[in-house]
Amino acid sequence: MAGKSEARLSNLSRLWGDQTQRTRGPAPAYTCEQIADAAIELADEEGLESVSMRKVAARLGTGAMSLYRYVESKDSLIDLMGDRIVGREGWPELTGDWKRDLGDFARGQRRALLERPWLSRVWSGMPAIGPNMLRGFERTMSILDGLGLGIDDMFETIGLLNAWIDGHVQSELALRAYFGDVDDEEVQRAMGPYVQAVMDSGEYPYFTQVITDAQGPHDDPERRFERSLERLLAGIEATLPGR
Amino acid sequence: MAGKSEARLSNLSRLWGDQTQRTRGPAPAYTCEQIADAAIELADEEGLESVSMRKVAARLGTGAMSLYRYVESKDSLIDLMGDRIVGREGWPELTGDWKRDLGDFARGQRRALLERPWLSRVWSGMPAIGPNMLRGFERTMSILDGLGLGIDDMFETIGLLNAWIDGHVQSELALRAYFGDVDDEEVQRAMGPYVQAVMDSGEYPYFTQVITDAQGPHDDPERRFERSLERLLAGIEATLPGR
DNA sequence: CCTGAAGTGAGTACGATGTACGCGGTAACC
DNA sequence: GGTTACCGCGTACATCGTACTCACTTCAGG
Repeated sequence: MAGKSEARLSNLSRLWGDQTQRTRGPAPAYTCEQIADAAIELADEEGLESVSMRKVAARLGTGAMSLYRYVESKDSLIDLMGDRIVGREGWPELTGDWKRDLGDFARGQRRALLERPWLSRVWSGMPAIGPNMLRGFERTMSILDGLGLGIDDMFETIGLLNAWIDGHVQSELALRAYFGDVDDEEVQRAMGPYVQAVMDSGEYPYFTQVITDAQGPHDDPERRFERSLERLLAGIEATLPGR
Repeated sequence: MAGKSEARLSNLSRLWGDQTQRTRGPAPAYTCEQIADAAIELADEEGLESVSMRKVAARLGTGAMSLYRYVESKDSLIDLMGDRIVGREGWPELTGDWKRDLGDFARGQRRALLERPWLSRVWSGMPAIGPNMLRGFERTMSILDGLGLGIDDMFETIGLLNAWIDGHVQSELALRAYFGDVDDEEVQRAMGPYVQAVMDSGEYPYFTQVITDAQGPHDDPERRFERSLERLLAGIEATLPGR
């Protein structure tokens, strides 16, 4: 674990640009952003597990080892992907209404995570915080500023929000996989019997109820998300210092 | 991605025991639990990333391919590890006081996650729900039963709680790594300059504040956790149907 | 303009990985 | 006792991350 942490920290120098201006030698043929984008494309098309240095390099028309001029390691590239995505999409103007702004933030995060099922695994447990993520962090913190919360209360609150979003999207994707009307009916067909057996055993009444409920003509995921979000925001509001 | 899902579902047959009683041939030399335990030991000692089929097998005194009589794939083994840990530790008797029981559950989860930093990566995004996890799910749902919540409200609530616990522990571990007085001072020494540079740039006031605050003589993590937990439980209580 | 240093892209090679395949041995059934 | 199903495990292969190396390109200093 010490080794992994050590590997992780060396990524920082690349993430933060390492602004020693070049003097000699040929100009770099690529940029970190291009490489990250290629990796992102690959992950979008074939999944995160098939993002390899060779394939990313091939997509750029070069060899695997060339990437190491830009990226410390594969883990570093993964971190770069995570930070790149944060940087690519613009943030809407803040309105000043914290509940609305926080809600918009949550909606944006959910959308991003739903768009790329591999993203949450990249974002989660990312000790190497990139510049884009930090900017996003600052922005989110600013939403909570002026509500009378202490700095660590603010930190914990957005931690809570982020954790919830991630967990919610995760379960959203899982439910999709189980009984999704999405284009994954092969999964459903193969998984169904097991779920059915578990339900038939009668030992798991709550699980059974959840599944049968989810199967029914339920309100759409958007509405579920909005409902939970509202509850969460209400909880935050209720525990505000001003009572 | 379809490939990964397909791989995931085949794990279920192993997770659920596949109770076709054996008839012919030699008795199996190992059990799934033994294998999972060996893998868990390995992960505890050397980290999750160095859990390989060969090393796990070596720990059992056998060859890598022998494991495949018990486990569908490496991913399946990882799932097995996750479910095994849930099954290994006993749950305390429920008191009937939902806030207390839910709090105890949260404390237990936190302890388990802190004990094994690799665990949250295993638990997160685990669509293949094992029997032990399902039993735990049922138990947690039963805590919330009788409060007037609908089944999906209950589901969402424990989803929220789980997501928060995971996120909280994650940030707890991250803060430890940055400025922990734990035995990771090499990480601190190498990471410090970057954090310092970010802080000195003056562009990230909130981040700076969080770090300087965390560095100070703060109250211990236990207390932080308890405080947030209390807040979360209060939020749940506040949105109960009975008002 | 020349020379050397700095920095580039990329090829080769190595160890480690997950696992498909197949073999020989073992235990229960007919 | 023969058949059959199942066991443990060795071999082999594709693929992975990346250490090392080298030729080539550019620019600073003479």
